[in-house]
Amino acid sequence: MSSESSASSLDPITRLLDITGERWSFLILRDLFYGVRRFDALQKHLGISKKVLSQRLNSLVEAEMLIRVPYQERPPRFEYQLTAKGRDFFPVLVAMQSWSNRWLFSEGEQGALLIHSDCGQPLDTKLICSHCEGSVTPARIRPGKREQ
Amino acid sequence: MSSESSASSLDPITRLLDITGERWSFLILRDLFYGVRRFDALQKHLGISKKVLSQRLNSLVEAEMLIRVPYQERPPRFEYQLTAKGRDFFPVLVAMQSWSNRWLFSEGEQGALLIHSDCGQPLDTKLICSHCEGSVTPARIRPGKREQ
DNA sequence: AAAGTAGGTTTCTTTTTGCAACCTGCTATA
DNA sequence: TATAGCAGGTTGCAAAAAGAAACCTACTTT
Repeated sequence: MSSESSASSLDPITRLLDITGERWSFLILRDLFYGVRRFDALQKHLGISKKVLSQRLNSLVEAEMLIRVPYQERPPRFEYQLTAKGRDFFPVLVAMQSWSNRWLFSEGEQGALLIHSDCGQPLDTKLICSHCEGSVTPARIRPGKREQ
Repeated sequence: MSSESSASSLDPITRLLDITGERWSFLILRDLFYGVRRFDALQKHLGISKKVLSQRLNSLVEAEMLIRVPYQERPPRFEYQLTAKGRDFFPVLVAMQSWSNRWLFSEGEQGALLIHSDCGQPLDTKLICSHCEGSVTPARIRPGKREQ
């Protein structure tokens, strides 16, 4: 149904949202990072309807974020694994989680679920330029217009 | 309408998506970072219906991501500005854009709209731990369970 | 033979969208 | 003074998407 994933828009964020733009897609990807890989487990953990879960998984597979892999043959059973493309989505989810922990939780409540193993601290992140390692803030960014 | 924004879920990403989980919210925030601030301009630039734009702006204002500020008095006209909370959302959008540029555009097509002023390169980012500055990848993260 | 399990699909009802038309307060024009 | 125009919305209605629940399939266990 959802029409061939239009490579139409030239805006990167629009194009991303064509793939993961539905709320559930983010949560499915998050669960996969947490290690939840099976249909049944995802459905129970997320509280999503089977229909929508099925649709989202299929579209994520179509988008090559996930692959459907058999984990046993008799009876045939499958799990969903992240592809390289899917794994590289991790920073987006982490950036979301960092922002959320900073702004949406009161002290004493912190929903910090992740620990950075290198330093043992609850995960809080910042973004740096992969070319110069400098910090990336709105003020240090300018549009790189095409022609219009 | 949309029921009091439940501070219900303990999961940070769920909580974030309660605020910005609708596709349009991301695009509105992106446009605000690009400097598009007025109802009319947003509506035309995004191609969104006025009703939905109005709903999304109101909920973003309610969530304190935006404030509605008069820019002239006669006739009364308003624009939407990012709050500190809203501006801090920037890394999420940038992480999205970086991922999209890496995976969703072919060579020769690159939709890179942003330049990092410090080094003059098209924006590509990576995430580091704000405590130890080490890189953050799924393998270096472990769950920091609460009790359950 | 009956029940259970994983992984879905189908059907139906309720919510959300998106489009178009309308409203308001004010300004500029004829 | 009337008329049109513009920014910033709201209202009403039809179409699309989501959610709940029942059903299906292929095996396994009791």
